[in-house]
Amino acid sequence: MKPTIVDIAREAGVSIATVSKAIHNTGRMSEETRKKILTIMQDMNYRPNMMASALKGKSTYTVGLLIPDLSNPFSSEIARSVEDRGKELGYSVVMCNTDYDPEKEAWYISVLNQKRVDGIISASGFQNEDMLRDLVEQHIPIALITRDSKTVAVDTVTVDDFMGGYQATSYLIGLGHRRIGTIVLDLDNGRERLRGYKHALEEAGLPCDEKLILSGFTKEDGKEAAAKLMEYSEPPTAIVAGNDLLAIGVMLSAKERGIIIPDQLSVIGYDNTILAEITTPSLTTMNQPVGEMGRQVMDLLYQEITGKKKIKKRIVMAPELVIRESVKPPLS
Amino acid sequence: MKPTIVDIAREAGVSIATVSKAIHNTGRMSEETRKKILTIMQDMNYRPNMMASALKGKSTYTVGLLIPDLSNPFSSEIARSVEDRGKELGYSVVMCNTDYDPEKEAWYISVLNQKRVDGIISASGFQNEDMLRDLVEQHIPIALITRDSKTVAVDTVTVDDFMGGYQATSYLIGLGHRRIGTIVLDLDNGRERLRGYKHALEEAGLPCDEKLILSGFTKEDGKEAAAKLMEYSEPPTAIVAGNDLLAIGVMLSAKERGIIIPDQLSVIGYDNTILAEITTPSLTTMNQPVGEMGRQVMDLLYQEITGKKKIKKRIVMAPELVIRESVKPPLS
DNA sequence: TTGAAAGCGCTAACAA
DNA sequence: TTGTTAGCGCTTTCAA
Repeated sequence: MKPTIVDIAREAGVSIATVSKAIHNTGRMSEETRKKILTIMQDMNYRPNMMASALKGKSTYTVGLLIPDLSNPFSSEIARSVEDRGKELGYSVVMCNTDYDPEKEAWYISVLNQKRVDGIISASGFQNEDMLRDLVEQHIPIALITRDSKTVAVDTVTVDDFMGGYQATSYLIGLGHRRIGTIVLDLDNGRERLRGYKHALEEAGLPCDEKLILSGFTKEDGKEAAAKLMEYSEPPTAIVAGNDLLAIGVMLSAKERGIIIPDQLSVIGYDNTILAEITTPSLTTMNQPVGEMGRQVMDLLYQEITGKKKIKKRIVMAPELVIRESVKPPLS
Repeated sequence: MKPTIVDIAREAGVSIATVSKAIHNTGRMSEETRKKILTIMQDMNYRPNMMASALKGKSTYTVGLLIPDLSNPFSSEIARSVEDRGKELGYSVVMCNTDYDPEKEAWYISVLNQKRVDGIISASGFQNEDMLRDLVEQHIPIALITRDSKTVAVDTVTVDDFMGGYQATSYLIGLGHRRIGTIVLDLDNGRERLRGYKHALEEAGLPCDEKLILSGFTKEDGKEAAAKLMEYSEPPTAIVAGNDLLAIGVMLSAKERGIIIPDQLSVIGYDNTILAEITTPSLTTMNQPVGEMGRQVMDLLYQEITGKKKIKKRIVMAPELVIRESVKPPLS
């Protein structure tokens, strides 16, 4: 059996209270006693049982991370950065793939609750805002990344999606594109980016053709959408995709039709995942500073957990256009 | 404060023992009492504190997953599949990015230990086999995926790396390639695949030129290695890479030199990650059945945890060649 | 400087 | 059918 504090105390010939103090380096005791206890702990390979200390009101030093789908590169980069910062702060992170399914969300929340995690980070938002509200009302520390809530005050780290959509679109406009299609994500983020897209068109005095606005999520969606767009009598000369996978779908579809990217069609992705650098041509895309975001969201949660901060904070980061090879001015 | 079992008991006018029985649906009591208790639990939004029950010797229903780097697509697919099966069996999974760093490994093991997880799955092996041995000796349920141990008996789920290296290489030989380079992973897996590679050459009566054997891990490594290989007076006509990222590095390097893949150079990757389908040309690669492997390893661990199985098991799966566009017969 | 003891929320053996 | 009670391993207050 694993040694307990009692075993250590017995072995050291002291009381468990003294051992506890030695573990946490608190209280005062003779150097001698402390050393002796520490040595014995070492020898017996003693690890304090966190369950027990958590029971006494201490933290569990564990947080939950709700994420749409870990096998998606953007998600997994977020997970990685959150975990990295968590580790630095001494927290373990439990991963939870929600697939945007409200039932899974509810299940995970309930489990995390039973495990008395110190806090929760969600990268998948809450399909059901009531759940978020409950959590906040129960004073469970929570922070969102890449997502926001319209109705609940909560810590968030997001990227300015409006600006992202705007920048991507006006970059194309600046290059001379006049007919620009877009494939939007069916999420709040997507809607904001769409607003940015529309704003850029408007600002340039360009009409907004609703037929050029499609939606989707996966590579296949991208293929389908591109196919549709390219069959129009007046096809777009450029497409702004809601994520890199969609953009790749567009590229694949173009290839099938013998349309050359970027000469005959320009494409911009979103997220700057690892995928963007390995396509041919490589993908111009909007970067979200994932590493920094993960770090920040964990920090926010940490402050919330340790009670260092009472006011909810929203951190908004700027997206950044990463220029590669998939965009060119249109054929005049 | 969160309600405890005492609150429920008081509210229901029964003892905590009765509540406990109601929670676990054990023992016998009148339907009436049970219903009443359940309703009250519902109303007060009561969630049993897992810390407390774990302290009483119950499981924590949590396992740790040691993984090299979650931002690597192959890793994250493993993580996803393990988590999926874990969820089905009622387990949460704590993620731990080791980066193959023995210190991180040790740190995570210690933390997981303190948190009294029910078991550990490692996809990153153990740089330090002693640590594995300790774990096994302490009867901590553990299972490895994609890794194996020469000296410790432990549950494992692996893919036959020898066969993978052999298949990839003999596929190329069958197509007429005579000079085949390889970039091996600097891991046990890599060494096994290298053996397979050599065996295929030998079987075909081809010489094995040590100069054609390089090693690496990242896209950049792949680029460098390819550059080196292609500068030989007698460059290889095909390259077997240790993973998809290396293969992509090779493709990039070839592109820079104006070498056309697959016409002038064939490339085979390994892992069949999402990357393989989006390169141009798409990548022929060895598939590892990640989804099935994750499921199996979680099942093995589960059996170990629940004591349903005493004997250690190794499950070896067959890799599978996925033919895409990056391979062609050599120019005569 | 050290220790005794209460109690965190729960389970399970035993008693009523 | 229901309740009493002794811990699980630990922290912390108070006393010695």
